[in-house]
Amino acid sequence: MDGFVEKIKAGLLRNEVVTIFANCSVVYDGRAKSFLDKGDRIIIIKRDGSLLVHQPEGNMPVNYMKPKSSHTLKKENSIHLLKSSNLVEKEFLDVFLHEIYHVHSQALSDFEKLQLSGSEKDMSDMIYNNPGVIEKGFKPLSREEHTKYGFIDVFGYDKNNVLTVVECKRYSADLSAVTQLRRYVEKIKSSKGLEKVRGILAAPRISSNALAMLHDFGFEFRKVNPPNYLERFSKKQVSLSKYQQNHKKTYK
Amino acid sequence: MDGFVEKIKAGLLRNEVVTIFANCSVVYDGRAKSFLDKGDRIIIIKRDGSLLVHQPEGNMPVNYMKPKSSHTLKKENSIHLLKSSNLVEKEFLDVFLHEIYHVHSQALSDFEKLQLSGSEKDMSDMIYNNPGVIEKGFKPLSREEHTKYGFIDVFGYDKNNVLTVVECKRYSADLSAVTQLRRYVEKIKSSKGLEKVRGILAAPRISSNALAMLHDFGFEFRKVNPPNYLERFSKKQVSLSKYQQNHKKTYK
DNA sequence: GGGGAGAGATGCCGC
DNA sequence: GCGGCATTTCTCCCC
Repeated sequence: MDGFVEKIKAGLLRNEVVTIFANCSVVYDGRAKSFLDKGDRIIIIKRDGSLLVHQPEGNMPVNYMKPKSSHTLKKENSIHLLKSSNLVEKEFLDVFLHEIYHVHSQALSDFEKLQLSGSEKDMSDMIYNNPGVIEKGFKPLSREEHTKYGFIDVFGYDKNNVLTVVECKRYSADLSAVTQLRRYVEKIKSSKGLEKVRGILAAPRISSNALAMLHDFGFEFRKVNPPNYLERFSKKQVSLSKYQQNHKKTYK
Repeated sequence: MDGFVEKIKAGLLRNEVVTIFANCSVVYDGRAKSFLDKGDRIIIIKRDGSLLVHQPEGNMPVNYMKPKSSHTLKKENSIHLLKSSNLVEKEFLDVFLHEIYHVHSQALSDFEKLQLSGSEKDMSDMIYNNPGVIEKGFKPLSREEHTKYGFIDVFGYDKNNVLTVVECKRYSADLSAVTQLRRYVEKIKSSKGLEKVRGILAAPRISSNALAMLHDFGFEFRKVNPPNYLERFSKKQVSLSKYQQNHKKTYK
């Protein structure tokens, strides 16, 4: 037990990444408060000060501290206590280490960033390049003008030169997507003093309630899929090197 | 290397929690696509099938697979490849293990659930019990009636018997909180055929734009803090056992 | 640092 | 399963 504790202390001192398998209980106090009773968990402390407590099941950490937290180990009433605090964020976490099963600490070297495709941004880019997916004769305005009016995904003129706001959702559009579109349309109407501005919601699908509300406001829905969505199912899987090649071409 | 691979395989077979320190690259294909070039990372595979890839810095996993994924190890072109797939979600992740530094696998036992206080639910509960924080003479309706009209946090009658909708936010209220409140007020108005329904946004603070829009719609803001918020700063820190006692009283 | 909006959001609860 | 919504949301970008 004490050997493990020394190993953790040494890892923290050397600013390595530390993983701990332990039976512990956890108290958190910050934006909210929480308590987690005794159980076996994995604790990860990263070199930027972030800390994660993971239960043996579940995607998300059960408790965590943000980067730039500091961590100290002390013994309190014969219990080893890992105290974590972030004074800037006013957040505190105490891990009571009732039993330590395993500790590994190591310096890790990683300079890579994730390259991702298929986001909503890619979707609005696709619409700019293929305005026909919205409707025939739709002419998007340039990106520079677009930014003047705020965070609107795509906007432009329809074939009758009516100003049109397009809001994209990469997944199913919901009520809040409709009210978001409504906000943009009202903003454009008042800022440009226009009577008629069209609102279009572009998404692969829309909930029935959202569709009803959309129609109430006189807006329209366009079924549009985000680009590269589940491409694996539409063509043969590429090898790693090919994937890298393709990807770097896309993300130069 | 091969010894580590056998250790991973054995851990997966025994349905333990497996942690791997390795130099790897990662390809993801599912709702979106991603690629992460070579670097040192920690990989965690949990017994429910969830998988996390953590870089040495940052709060969030750089790649992940949801619970109920399955994982296999194979050798492809002399590279050890951890293949992870979730056929139901149509998601796929490949981890190319270029070098393995450390593997630990262990059965973990944890039956506890996080007990949390200070959520928005606690905030609306607090308002139900202390309606005076909204205003003098505010009378919340019973929880049963409330559910009939959907997901409204709190609603009731003001001292003049005008129906009032209260939307709570545990942190700073933004534009979408205002449009959410607007949606509820309009819903109640039309479903009950009422001319006047009041809308109140209760939060510790509100952004300036949100406040402007709130006033445009004739709604009001009430500064309300979520209960127990940063209680550590208002009273002496309690011991672990005391914390448990207090907490179990609250969350029996 | 605040504000606004997306996220491979996730997770919870309801129907 | 979908729908609606909170989250110790987190993260990014822009002002």
